[in-house]
Amino acid sequence: MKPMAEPSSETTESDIPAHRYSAALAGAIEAKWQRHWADKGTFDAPNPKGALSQGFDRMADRTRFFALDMFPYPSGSGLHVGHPLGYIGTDVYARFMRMTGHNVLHTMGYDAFGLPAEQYAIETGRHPRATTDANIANMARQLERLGLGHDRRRVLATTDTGYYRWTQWIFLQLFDSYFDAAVGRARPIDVLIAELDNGDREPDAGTIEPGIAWSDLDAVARRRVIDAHRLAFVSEAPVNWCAGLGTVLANEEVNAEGRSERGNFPVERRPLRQWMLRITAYAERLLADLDLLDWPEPIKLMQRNWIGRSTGATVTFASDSGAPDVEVFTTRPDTLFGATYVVLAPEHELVDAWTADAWPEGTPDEWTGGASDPATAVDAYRTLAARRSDRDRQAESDTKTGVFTGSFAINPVNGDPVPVFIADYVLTGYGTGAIMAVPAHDDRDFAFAKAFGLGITEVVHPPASWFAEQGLEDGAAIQRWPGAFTGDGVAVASANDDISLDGLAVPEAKTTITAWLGVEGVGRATVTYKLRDWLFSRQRYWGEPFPIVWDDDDLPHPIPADQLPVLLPEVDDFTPRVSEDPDALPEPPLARAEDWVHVTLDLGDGPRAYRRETNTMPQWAGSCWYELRYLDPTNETVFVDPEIEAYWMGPSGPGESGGVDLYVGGVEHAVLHLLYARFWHKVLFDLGHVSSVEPFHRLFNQGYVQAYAYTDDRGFYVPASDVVEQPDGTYTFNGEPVKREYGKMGKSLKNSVTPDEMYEAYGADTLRLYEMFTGPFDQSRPWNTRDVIGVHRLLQRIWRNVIDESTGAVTVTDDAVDDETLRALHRTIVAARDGFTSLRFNTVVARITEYNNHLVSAVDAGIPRDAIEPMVLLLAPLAPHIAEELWERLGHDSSLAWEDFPVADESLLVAETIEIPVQVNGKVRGHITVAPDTDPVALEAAARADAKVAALLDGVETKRVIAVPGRMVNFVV
RNA sequence: GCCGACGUAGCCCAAUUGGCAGAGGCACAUGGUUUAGGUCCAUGCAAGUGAGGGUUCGAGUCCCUCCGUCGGCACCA
Repeated sequence: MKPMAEPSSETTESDIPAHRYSAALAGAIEAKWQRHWADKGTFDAPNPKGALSQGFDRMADRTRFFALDMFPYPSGSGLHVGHPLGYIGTDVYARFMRMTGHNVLHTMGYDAFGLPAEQYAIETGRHPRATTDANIANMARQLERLGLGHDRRRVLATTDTGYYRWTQWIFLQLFDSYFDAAVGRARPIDVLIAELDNGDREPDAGTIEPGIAWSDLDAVARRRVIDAHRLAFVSEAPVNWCAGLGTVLANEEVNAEGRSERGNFPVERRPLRQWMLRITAYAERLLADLDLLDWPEPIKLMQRNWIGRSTGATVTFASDSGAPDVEVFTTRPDTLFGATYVVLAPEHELVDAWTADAWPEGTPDEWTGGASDPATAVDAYRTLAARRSDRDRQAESDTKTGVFTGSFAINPVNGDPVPVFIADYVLTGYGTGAIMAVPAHDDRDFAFAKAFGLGITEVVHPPASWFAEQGLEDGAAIQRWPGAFTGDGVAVASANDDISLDGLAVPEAKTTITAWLGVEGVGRATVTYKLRDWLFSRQRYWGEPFPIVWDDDDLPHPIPADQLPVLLPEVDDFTPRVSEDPDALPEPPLARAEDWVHVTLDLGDGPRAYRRETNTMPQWAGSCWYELRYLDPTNETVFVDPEIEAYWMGPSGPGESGGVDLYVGGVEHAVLHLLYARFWHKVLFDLGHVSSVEPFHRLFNQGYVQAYAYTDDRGFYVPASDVVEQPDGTYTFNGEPVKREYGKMGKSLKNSVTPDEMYEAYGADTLRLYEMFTGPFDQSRPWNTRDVIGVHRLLQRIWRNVIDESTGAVTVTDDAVDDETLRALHRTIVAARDGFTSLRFNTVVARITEYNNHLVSAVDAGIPRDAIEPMVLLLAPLAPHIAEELWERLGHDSSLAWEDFPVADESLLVAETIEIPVQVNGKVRGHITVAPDTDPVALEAAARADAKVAALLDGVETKRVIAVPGRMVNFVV
């Protein structure tokens, strides 16, 4: 390839040297090399086999490296300069890894299903696919202009039929398997059926009516039992139903006021039949395997909190009037003697059974909700609770509400009858949906007991310090406690004829009472999780259709794998059905595609009529496995060839998780995406489809680019680019003072800066370098357009060290490199390797700048080739276009992307002499110049020989001398 | 309320992981180049590390308390 044509210098700016590294020149260089990389497939990563395997034999001595970015949603507004920060960092690292002997896989995709495209379609009538494809094209253009070293053969979008075919296939894997608790992993559903038929096992509790045997069931009933075991199953679940939008919303689409983010319509809780994925079965493994991962601790902590494992006991409370036993979950079984009432969630299945016919004698008025009988009170309360969203409940969490059922339960440790309430501070989805209330030792129970005048019994005695903090004298009576005591103390008043906890500390009391409950058959140790099953249905158009049809018995059937994908049908109207009837069920847009919904299929027992499932999958589905498809994107037979998966993601050794070598993205996906993807991956692992236990071995959270925004005196945002800073530190817009705030970059804040503006003004290499330079990769930093010029100047100076600005001639010499420069170079190589390896790219830029400044000041005419070529290689991962151009002009005929990264010569890193400080009592009092390896004895002698130090030490006793070779000497006097 | 991260020149950030607080950039100042301008060149300028206490010969770094900024969770029994 020849050097590119130089830009014309016949402009009015005739005095600017024709070959200066300007935005125009940068743009021409960048276009040239982007074309070169694309034409040559420079960043194609060879697979060990299959369609993308050409060139793999040359990778024999290389280690695989899989770098992954959290792929973007292709939004209509395009990118601002904050978006690519992570992509640039990953690219820099990937390029560095390629230059250090790795076979690097790095590509990009688009998470392209989702609500915005659908909403836009509703507003404009344009098909979501049209807008999505246009948005992807625009975003691809913006990203390509950055010079990211992606393997373009692997680029995909979740909306590609060739992709969502496999998303549907994975759903069917979930549908066709169950979690075998005995072995702790998923197995094919056929195994379960065989075991049930053979009588080798019983159906799981809750999947079959108590007292009914498998062998008693007919075929349809058996199918229902089987279906209840599947990892993908249908369940009646309360959802955020938004009548105004005609759809169910995800929690994050509901604002704090319980209204929809889009449209501001009211949202209410409503039970709906929904597809669920049994992620809760994996709670323990999702928790335990975090230990295998190289992830930031805060992210692991957030996942642990989200999974929310807690240990405690299930305790059985019998009724005093014949209602079925109710089980409660508690983490404090040690306080059982202090349980003075029981609360069921309003949705608890036993509420009706526990609701008495009439109020018992002496029921306080405030327990009845003003109703004449318990059934009326309970019904009214349940209706009220059902309408309240979770957010409503939380917002009023300090005011406890509830009603008495009219029934009493028997406390199993002391036989006391305790009143049974329903209250929405008890949640149906956690534990057993029922609690024993110990107001003395639980804040929520305390508040409820105070509101309803219930008994409060002290069973853990607080330490004196607690009483002091409450402003009470030691041992004050419980009636005067301002709140519950939830800390560690000694059990009191906790004995019956059989067992006594009195005098035991909390942990011992827990184990003692739990053991006793087990012996008595009224309780057992239990582990519960906050994690809920994953609600997987959306009443939307722009998502993956479920590969499921329903038969006349209302049983779901999978579409055979060879008939996938189930394509989205064309519909005329994406508008949700808005119903006046508050109890109307939602109608998904797909339900209106009548021809599509009603099909005749042969699923193995001859052609039959079926109805298609009309919900679609949530946006999370496509991002649960895209890293796997990158590996083998063209495979039509399997979602990823096992050998290819093992090559790129397989564990590196025993006890290793395997998975992506570096996954870069924002903390906002700390929980949901990362948890869902881990779950899918583990299912695929259990079923033998992948060799890695975890999808993402190393996770790195890049910081955000933030920006200042300014508001005028009316509170309106003004364009940030036109705000002027005044000498006194205040800011003005059109001469009027404005207020500065700091936060995200975005259109509505009028502080967006686009990559396109930066390409225009400086070029892509400058933008890349600036984003990498402004701070450590994992730290957020403000955008300051004003500062960009600094790194642009750096590139200009580097350019000028190789190229004559006026003639364009290469000016390097073949002279030997002087010793000082050589040492500086090798120190820079060490620093660059270290900075790249640790993802502290800002320090690499600083050290390259330092070295280049040295070259500028140390050399008058022509810099030795051997001083400049290694620096071009150091720069290459950060600013690849200018580096390639300089590399070529320096006489190399192939891309430096595959060159070896420079290695420092150790012998040049050791200085002949160093200057170290001499301290007296920790204060620097002088300096001595010594050889780096001078031993402590010689160091002390040299220090004492220093005139200033000697003067300070004269006549005083030195108590101690600390001499650290290569560091410092300290005299303690 | 609970959990977590972060506070170093006017601004963005370094600091061999407990060893001389300053590498790099912006801004600023002076000079040069230029008819002029600055996306040009050169030289120069700056804080004692949010506050207080502790450990240590020695603390930006480790520990405690407080303050501030940002993020996550929030009736999970």
